[in-house]
Amino acid sequence: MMRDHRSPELVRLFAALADTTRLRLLNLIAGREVCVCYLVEVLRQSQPKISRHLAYLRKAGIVEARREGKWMHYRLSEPRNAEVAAILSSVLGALRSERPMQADAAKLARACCAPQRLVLPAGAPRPAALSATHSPGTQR
Amino acid sequence: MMRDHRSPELVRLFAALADTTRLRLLNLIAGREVCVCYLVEVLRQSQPKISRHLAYLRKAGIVEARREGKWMHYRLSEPRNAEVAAILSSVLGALRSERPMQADAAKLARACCAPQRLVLPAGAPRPAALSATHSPGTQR
DNA sequence: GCCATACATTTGCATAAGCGTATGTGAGGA
DNA sequence: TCCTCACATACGCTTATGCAAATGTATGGC
Repeated sequence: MMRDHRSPELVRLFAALADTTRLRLLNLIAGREVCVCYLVEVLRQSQPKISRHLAYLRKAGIVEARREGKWMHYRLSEPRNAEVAAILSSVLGALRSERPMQADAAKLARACCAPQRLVLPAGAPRPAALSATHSPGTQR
Repeated sequence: MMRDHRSPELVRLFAALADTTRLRLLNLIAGREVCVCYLVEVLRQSQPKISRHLAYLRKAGIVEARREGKWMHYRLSEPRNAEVAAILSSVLGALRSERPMQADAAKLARACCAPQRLVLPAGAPRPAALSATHSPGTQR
């Protein structure tokens, strides 16, 4: 993969999207800024696994991270051009239309309202809605 | 990849898109019905390589094939739902915006108008525009 | 029936991706 | 300064992917 020099950006993008864990992460991050500990808890996957997939998405330029003390917050990054923005918009729309993805989002919402019901670190910063960069409604 | 049971369709779709050769093939096939021999000649890749990538796209449900005598014609298949259609539409739009993809399309157009300038089998059926399923103009 | 043509598929190998486990790093508290 | 916490990365392994080369299959001409 990626031995050719044509379309390296799109190939990287689609390779980053070709994984269930990363799609679930994207669905959870879309429109919000989420702390890693929430992602680990909602997806019920090991922390290194989540961290590696987040690093993959970061290297593909799809998400960005921000450190705040001990916690790392992830959010969608600004697409480099209109074409990529259109693709990501339609992808996020497709994710939102899937039942399992809706279940993930609902679980994150519940964790947001009642964090004591999840196994989360004490004082973990809650996900916060983000200004409407990729918010729902752009596509579909 | 694809060990989980969530979003298997989208994961398959993006895996199929995460390859330069397949993106180039999609760009050439979009809106037309193209004979394999043209694809081999325009991309200047070995015939088995092209065939394998076409099979990959076919198994992912992105393209369909039709036999006509000795020749196989490939075209985009009807997307299974609106979400996938939106994704493919934005992807084809992104491909059209890339210089190398435009060069490929131009080469196919030239082959179409003057097939004798390419190394093509005698009597190879020319690419034919297709009814406007994925024709230009849906996205962008 | 026999051969040539146009594609498809199989085989063998090198490379890359994903996973769990273990370890490293940066920030805050005592 | 040392420890803990939240997260990142390195390591070893298994599996998947892409390639070239060889072989198989369906169609048409003679």
